[in-house]
Amino acid sequence: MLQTTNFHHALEIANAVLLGSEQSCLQALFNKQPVERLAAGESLFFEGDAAKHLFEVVEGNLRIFRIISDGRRVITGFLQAGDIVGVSLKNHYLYSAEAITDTRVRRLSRKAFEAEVGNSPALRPEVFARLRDEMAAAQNQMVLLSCKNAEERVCSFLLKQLHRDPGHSRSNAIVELPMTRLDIADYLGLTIETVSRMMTKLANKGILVSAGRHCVRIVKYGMLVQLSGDDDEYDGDERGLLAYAGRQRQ
Amino acid sequence: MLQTTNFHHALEIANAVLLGSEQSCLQALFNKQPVERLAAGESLFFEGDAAKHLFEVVEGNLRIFRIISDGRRVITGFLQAGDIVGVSLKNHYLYSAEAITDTRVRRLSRKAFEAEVGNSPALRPEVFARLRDEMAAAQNQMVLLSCKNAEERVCSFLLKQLHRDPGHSRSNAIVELPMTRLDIADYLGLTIETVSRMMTKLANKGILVSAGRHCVRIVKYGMLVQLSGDDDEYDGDERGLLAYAGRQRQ
DNA sequence: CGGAGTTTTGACAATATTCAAATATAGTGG
DNA sequence: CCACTATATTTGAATATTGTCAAAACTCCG
Repeated sequence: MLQTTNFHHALEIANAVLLGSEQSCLQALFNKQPVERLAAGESLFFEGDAAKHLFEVVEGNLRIFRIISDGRRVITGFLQAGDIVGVSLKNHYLYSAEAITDTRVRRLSRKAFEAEVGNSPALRPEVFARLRDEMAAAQNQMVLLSCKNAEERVCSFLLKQLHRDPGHSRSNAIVELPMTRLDIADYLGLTIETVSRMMTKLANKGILVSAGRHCVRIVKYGMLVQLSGDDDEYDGDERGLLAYAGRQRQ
Repeated sequence: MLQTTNFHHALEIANAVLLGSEQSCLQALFNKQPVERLAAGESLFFEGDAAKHLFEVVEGNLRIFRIISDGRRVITGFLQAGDIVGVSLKNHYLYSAEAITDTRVRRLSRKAFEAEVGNSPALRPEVFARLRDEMAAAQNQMVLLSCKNAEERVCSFLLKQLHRDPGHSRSNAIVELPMTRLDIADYLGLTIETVSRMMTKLANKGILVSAGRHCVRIVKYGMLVQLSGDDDEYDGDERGLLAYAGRQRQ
């Protein structure tokens, strides 16, 4: 049996984003805020705008990205329900956020947020923990971009997406991919053609079965883990010497 | 004319590290701590160790890195005098730190640090600001690793090193490189051969003059900026709405 | 001066990109 | 419901960039 619980913890952390599947204190701050809607393709905010608000994603998916001088786009993360975005920002947003699917969010002013955190010391550890998780996620992405080849990147991505789904299990390994191949490519530092070829390759190896553009079924989970190059990845806190013991390869 | 001042600010922020050239409140916490010495090559702490301390670098240089499953090393940042490391960490260090040159550091227990920050609200904004800067630096590194080619990476690196030197100026553009070519390669996601070739190429173009293994003189600063691909980079706070009008990627 | 370790250079191979075309999918209006 | 269009994805062939392996040149220290 795989130590999926710990492994999972490391992977599920969204990049440049604060996650929380279970209702957290932080999320409670958003509860009374009205829900706003964004149609697919609409922007929540732009890189460089004054960062006046934080947002909680209630439903839907967003991409977080930067555009560099020559027009290339770098996606630094994806958001989904439960994620909070904006805690780590400077006075201006470091990136743009755009809805991938129809999305609902709640908005909290930065000022209100900072006041609440200032008042309630209980909130502070949570804020710090989320910042730390964000930082850990950024480090993982740097490792991916520094050393992994195309196949490893795509496998890592699929695992990350799988583990983000709270209802996932090894037997029911359906991965939803609301984003386009171009989004995936821009996230992994590859071209869409390379992403597509790797998906085909994984399908040919019998590791996954495609179920339409935005859905994939993982058939050989263990193989996927092996190919991701994160074999002996650990979660950064829970690990003692555990974790290696139970890890099997297929 | 390029907006080098702002550009500078974005670049000088060390990755995964807290910087501060002028004496800060945070740094004051370390003032009464005794100085410890590390010889070149010695480790300050290891990835996975219980993160019991924060450190201020008094003098010298360190590399911050992770080793991944197949033995490859990823350097996520370099430290120099004035940097503080440990604020953003979880309970266990996310990476190892190793002295590049002979180094002196001051140590502060995590517990003491957290107590001080808890007591003194004035310290908190500084801690947050440093975390935000760290995050911004991580984002910049992701952009570099996602989209930049070998030449752009090396140029970006040289500029970053140049701007880290408090005494730098455009006319006196001497860049110290205390780290080895392998360190640079592992930081930029390249091989030492590629780094070396790019340095040679830049020297042939008359952009820089090599002055021994660990020192380079920048002759054509503007060219270097152009080649870095960070042309219209901005500092993350000062910029207005420039740049995005016609951006749309297909 | 010698020698270990580092860096540079060269030749070749591997991997991912580019460009082009074919195919699949989703959305729209009849 | 179907055909049609626009868009997204896949596939193929050629190219480019970077990596690998091997050897030469250079530096730094003792």
